[in-house]
Amino acid sequence: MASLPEHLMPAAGERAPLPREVRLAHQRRSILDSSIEVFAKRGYPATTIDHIVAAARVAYASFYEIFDGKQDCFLQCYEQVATEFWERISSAVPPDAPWPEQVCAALRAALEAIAAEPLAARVALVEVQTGGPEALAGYERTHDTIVPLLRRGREFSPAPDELPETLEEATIGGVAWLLRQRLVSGEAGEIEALYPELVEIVLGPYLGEDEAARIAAAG
Amino acid sequence: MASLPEHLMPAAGERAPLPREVRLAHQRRSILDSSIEVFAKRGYPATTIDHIVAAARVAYASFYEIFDGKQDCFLQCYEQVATEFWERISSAVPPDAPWPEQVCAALRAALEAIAAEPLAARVALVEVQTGGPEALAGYERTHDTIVPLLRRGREFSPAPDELPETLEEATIGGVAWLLRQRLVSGEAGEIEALYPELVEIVLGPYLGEDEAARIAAAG
Amino acid sequence: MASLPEHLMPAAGERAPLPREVRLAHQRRSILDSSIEVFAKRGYPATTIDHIVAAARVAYASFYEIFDGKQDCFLQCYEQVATEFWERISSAVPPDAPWPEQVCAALRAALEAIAAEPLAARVALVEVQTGGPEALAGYERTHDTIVPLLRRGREFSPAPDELPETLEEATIGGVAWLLRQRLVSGEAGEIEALYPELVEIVLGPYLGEDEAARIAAAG
Amino acid sequence: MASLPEHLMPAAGERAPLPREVRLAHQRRSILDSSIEVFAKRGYPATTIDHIVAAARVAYASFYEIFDGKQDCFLQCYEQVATEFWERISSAVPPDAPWPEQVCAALRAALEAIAAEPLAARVALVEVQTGGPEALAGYERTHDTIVPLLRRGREFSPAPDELPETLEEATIGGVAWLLRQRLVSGEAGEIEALYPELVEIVLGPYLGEDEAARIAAAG
DNA sequence: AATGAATGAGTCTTCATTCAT
DNA sequence: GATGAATGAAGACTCATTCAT
Repeated sequence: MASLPEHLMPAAGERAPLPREVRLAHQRRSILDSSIEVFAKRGYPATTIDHIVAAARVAYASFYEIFDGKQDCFLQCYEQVATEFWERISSAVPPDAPWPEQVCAALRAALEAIAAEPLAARVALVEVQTGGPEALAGYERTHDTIVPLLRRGREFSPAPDELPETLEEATIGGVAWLLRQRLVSGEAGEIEALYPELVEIVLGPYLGEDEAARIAAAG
Repeated sequence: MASLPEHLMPAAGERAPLPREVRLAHQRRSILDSSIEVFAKRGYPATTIDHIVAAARVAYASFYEIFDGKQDCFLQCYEQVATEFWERISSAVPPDAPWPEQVCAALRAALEAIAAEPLAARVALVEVQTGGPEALAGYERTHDTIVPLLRRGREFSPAPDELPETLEEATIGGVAWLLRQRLVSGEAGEIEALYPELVEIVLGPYLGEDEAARIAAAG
Repeated sequence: MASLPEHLMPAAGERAPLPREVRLAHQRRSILDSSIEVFAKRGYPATTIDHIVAAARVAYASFYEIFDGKQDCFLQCYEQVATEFWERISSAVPPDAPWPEQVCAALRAALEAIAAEPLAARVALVEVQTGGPEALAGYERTHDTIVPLLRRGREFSPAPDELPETLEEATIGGVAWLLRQRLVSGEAGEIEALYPELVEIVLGPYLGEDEAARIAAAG
Repeated sequence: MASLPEHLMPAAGERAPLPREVRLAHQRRSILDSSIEVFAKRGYPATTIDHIVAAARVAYASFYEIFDGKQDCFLQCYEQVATEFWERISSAVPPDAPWPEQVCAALRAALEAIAAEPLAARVALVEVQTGGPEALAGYERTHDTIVPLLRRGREFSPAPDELPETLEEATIGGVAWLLRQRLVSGEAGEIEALYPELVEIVLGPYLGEDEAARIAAAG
């Protein structure tokens, strides 16, 4: 058996990670990718382990070696999608830009991500509602992570104290609802058209409707 | 089949309603009332027909005579709760009052209704998410019914055209999310405290945050 | 429909027990009877619920309505067999006869019962060993019940204090082993021939081998 | 296949054993030792091949190269333990001593062996009951091996013909039961205290209770 | 017309065994 | 020769629905 050309061989000390770990991680990703699709297409309740292992082309035992069961698999799907989207959006936000610009960038990136991966988005926004209390808890954690980021907008408000305490929660809930609707009704393709709407909805309470509308139009 | 002796027959004008129809309607209500409680406490997926017929103290056949199955029963539960809440709220809204007052009255009535019947509210706001696509469709229809009522607020806005097209959808989604959270986390008792928040959130975009805050504080 | 002749009708106050209870009790017995046969023929580990419900001609749900699972069913089989044998043997023992005669009667009755129902005996003596720790605990309880009865023989011993403390345990274990052997090797038919042997083995330590042999021969 | 250079070849008479055989024999012992522990701790039914290969740190293929499956492995465990105990006991028995002394020595050695290796003892006395018919057959063969040794005690009986034919079987069954009980209830540590009891139980029928008690007390 | 017992298909999960690397 | 991943058959258990009484 021919060995690799020397410059492609792993450098000494860069020893290969334990193959078992690698395989499991690889397989895990592979099953998650299939599962996301299956969950998105069939819905969480209608999905069976059969569907998952068939789609992932793995044996039952392999599935249960990695996941505790359907629920666990779904939770990991959610975490995977949430993390992926989060990173995608984070890296699109210019860290030193003023807050309104950051919001715009984040919204645009989010819409692009959803349009690019509507199935994953469906898991994160639609099916997560049916994935049981734990999935819902994960979903809430995601909301909670966004609240303080949005709250920074209060600095721009002429009267921050007049803003309702739960404004950010409500805003996130409202935006999520709009996105969900579009995903459920299969209008994922047109979802990017929501961009100016969302900018106005998110910025409006802080900057005033006028300013928000101007920024939305500019974007 | 022998008819009843004449002196036992219902007097004319007092005519017996079609017994079958009456019985079914009566039983339907009874089962719905029990089911709402069961669905609220166990969650839609964990509820079985056994649970329902046991709680309603009816026979399986009676259940299937009235409902097509679990899903159908849940849909009718949702419709029942939605209608009841809707009527309760409608009757609390003074028809000739100015729109902002109507909104306040509606919100107050809604919060009261939720506090009074947290189980029913849970069906309408939480479990409906897990009741399958048809339940969700019903939920969306409810949203769609509220949209035009809210939209009337645009008359009060200094620049109605600057408001985003989907503002009302987002507002309803946001408010619904807030309510859901409180119901899920078992804070149903404190839900009426949300009143000023909700007034601000709903009226803010139309009347401006100042005016909204003033009205909220007044209520 | 003709009613029963009056003298056969249940007296008032002697109201029929709840039919549900009756049905379950009846079904339970029916399933137990089938299960005993299945367990005896296939052995506990090789028996599946399928085998049981097929043999009992009941549905899965009926089985699980009555039993918690295979283990529970087996335990109840054991209890049933043990009780039945116990009653059979008890009723064969003359309560006022001297102890050695009682032992003889009990042994004879036990052998007759085993010969009459070798399958049940197999459950009680053979399969119980493989039915898990709880089954074994039940088996031990049966042993413990017999110990004090046997211990009464010490009154007849010339030197009761010289007898080893665990003599009775050992005797019961030894007799059980002999019976098990015959059952396992399919010599259940010839099992009654063990009678004089067992009498000698049980009575020997208390009455002396001579006397024991004489009584055994007399029986 | 090239042979080794002459100076590396094993000297004549010192011939290298077939390497394959050696490896297999070695591995076999290693797996057996691990398995005995696993079977003892988990019980036969709850033990899986996974447990065995994990404990033995061998590959599945290696396991199946040596054993036909779980049952076969268990049988060989039993044989191994039985042989080991047998040899241990045999070597403790003075070949020229009178029979009662030999019995005492054997009993003492057996109890010591059990106390020293309670896990192995558990396989031989407890788990063997749940290892299927073949395991039980092996267990019976062990009993049958002991019977004639015990039978020699009849020479010491004043009336050998009065002793029941199956006395030895019953005695062995009784002693085995006592030992099993102590092992199952985790009293393996106190098992050596059974010594005088067992001496009396075994010798009593042949030498009379008096003499047996005296010998037991002397030991 | 009401009851609730019976059905049996479908799901999750486990494990002994094989086989590709 | 060794490894351990993949297979897939089989079992326990649940539950929506039907049907006999």
